[in-house]
Parts: sequence; C-alpha cells; structure tokens
Amino acid sequence: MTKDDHQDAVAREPDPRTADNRAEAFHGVRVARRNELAEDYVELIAELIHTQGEARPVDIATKMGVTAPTVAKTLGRLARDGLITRAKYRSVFLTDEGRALAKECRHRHEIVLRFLLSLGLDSETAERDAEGIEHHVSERTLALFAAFANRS
Amino acid sequence: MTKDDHQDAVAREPDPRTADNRAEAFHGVRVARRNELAEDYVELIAELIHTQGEARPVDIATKMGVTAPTVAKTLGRLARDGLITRAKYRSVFLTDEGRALAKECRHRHEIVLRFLLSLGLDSETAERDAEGIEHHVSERTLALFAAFANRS
DNA sequence: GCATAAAGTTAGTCTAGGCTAACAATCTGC
DNA sequence: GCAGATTGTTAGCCTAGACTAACTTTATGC
Ligand SMILES: [Mn+2]
Ligand SMILES: [Mn+2]
Ligand SMILES: [Mn+2]
Ligand SMILES: [Mn+2]
Repeated sequence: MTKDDHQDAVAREPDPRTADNRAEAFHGVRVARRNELAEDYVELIAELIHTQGEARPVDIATKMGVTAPTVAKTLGRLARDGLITRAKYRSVFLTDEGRALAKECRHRHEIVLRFLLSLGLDSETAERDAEGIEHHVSERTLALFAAFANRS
Repeated sequence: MTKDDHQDAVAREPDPRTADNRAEAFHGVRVARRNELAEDYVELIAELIHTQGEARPVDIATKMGVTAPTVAKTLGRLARDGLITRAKYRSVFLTDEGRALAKECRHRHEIVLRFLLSLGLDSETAERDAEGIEHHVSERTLALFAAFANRS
C-alpha cells in the first residue's frame, strides 16, 4: 500500500513490519501523552492530602504552575473520569481508582528519580527529567531502572 | 503566600524552595510537550528524504499513524514555524532550521535507544519507550546515557 | 459580626492536534 | 491520452488544556 511494500523487495535486513512498529510506537506515545496530566494531578493530590491534610485547588495551581481556572477545568475532567470527587468550594478527594493511580504514579516517579540519581545526575535535573520521563517508561523499562538503581 | 510558607515552620527536612522547583519542573515538561510533535515530524521527514528520496505526506501519515488531514494541518504549523517548506501537492522539504532540529532529534533518539538497549531492553520496547523519552531528557541526562551505553 | 482578603467558579477566548466527509489534483497503466 | 486509483487539500467538528476577566463564596482579622 505504501511505498515500503515494494521497496522491501530491495531491502537487505530490515524486517517487513518496521513501518507498523513506528506507527504503533507513535500511537503509544500519543496515548501516554493523553494520561500525563491526569497522572501528575492525582499524584500531586495524593501528596497534598498526605502532607497538608487536604488538596486545595489553590495549592494544586501553585505546585503545577498554572492558574486557578485551569485547575478547575482539569479537576472537572478528573471527576468526570472517576479519579476524584469534589464539592463546590471544597477541597478535592481521590476515588479508589484515583488513589490506585496515584500510588502507581508515585511508584513510577520514585523509581525513575532514583534511577537518574544513581546514574549520577544532580537532583534538580533528575527531578525535572523524571517528571517527563515517568509517563513514557514501560513496565519492562521500569523494572530495569529499578534493578539498576538498587545494585548501584 | 501559599500555605507552605508558614507550614515550613513545622517542616523537618524539605528545603524551602521545593514548591518552586515543582512548578518549574511541570512548566519544563509542558514546554517539552509542545515541541514533541514537531520533533517527531522533522526527524521522520529527514529520514524519509534520506531513505525514499522525498517526504510525501502519505508516507508521513502512515508512519505517524494518523490521517492525511492531520498531517496536512501539522505540516502547516511546521511551515509557519519555519521548519519546512512546501508547495501544494508536492512533497515536503526541511529548512536549514528544520534540518538542524532533525539532526539533533535523531542524535537524541539514537542515544536514548542505544542506552535502553544496553540496559538489556528488547528492541521493540526500547523503540517505543525511546520515542517518548527522547523528548524529556536534558543535555546532562543525555550525556550520562551516552556514557553508559558506550562503556557497556 | 463585618469588612476585606483569599479562594473558587464561570464564561469566554485561543491553539494544538485529532477526526470525517467531500472535493481537487496528480499519477499510472493501458 | 485518458479512466481510475492514489494522493493531497479544504472545511468543519471535537476535546484538551492553557489563559483573562468578572463574579461568588468562604475564611480571616480586627
Ligand atoms: Mn510527570
Ligand atoms: Mn510525577
Ligand atoms: Mn518521539
Ligand atoms: Mn524519535
């Protein structure tokens, strides 16, 4: 269908499903990107509840570095998606599902961070990179990161 | 200003600029995310020009796993941003700036990929994860990845 | 307990990035 | 050289995620 198909007749070693894999990889990244924000939010909300006793929109806004209306709209989506519950003018609570996701995210975040630190990265850069990388590591990669961090 | 300020009076060990760093980290991730798509496109366009002789929208669409109109719109943005040039119904060319970005992206992609492979990851998963991670590694992290991959 | 400050909401705007449907141009094979 | 297939464009729709402006509610301090 695409040019590759007949090009492969000439190809030496590349396997015939390379194009598919590319599209799949990009698709996987797009999916991951769709969940990034939700992951960061529930992770932060869990942390705020733990450290401050409650998760207030104003604190979420400060830590996320966005404005209050942006937080409000995002919380609306999280509620719609069953990750949090909220009442008007009150602070935010995680549902069971939200709590489970938060736990998983914190776990991932910590492994990625520990891994970067164990590679020798300074903590500020490690924190910044971990915040982005954490959403793009598969289970398999995470396991390798954890193993490496542990035996360092 | 936020609750943290006076909370810090009670705090044990966390340093006082933690909140700022968090917001900065999230901001950095948001910025990185804005460039992800452009980076993947120019990298792919460069690759298509190299392997096929030209970069046709239909091939970009296939490899990216999106529809032709999506590609058309994205190419419009890339042209607007000075990364490519194009004429109606013709294939796409990189500007100097686009070529430079493509080169840099390919470089980053390769280092991340080699790094993941050298950690012991299978190549399919490595390719998928690299496609996402590459946009979130700082120069510093990249250098550590490269060093690790080389001495493995 | 009330005035004011702080926090939260709502409405409206914008861009990116995805899609489908419909149409236009180009390429290909005969 | 033209019919049909392929490719590309355009228009229009949608959601996410950002913002400002304006308003309402809640919390605070005196
Ligand atoms: Mn993150
Ligand atoms: Mn995180
Ligand atoms: Mn990528
Ligand atoms: Mn890439």
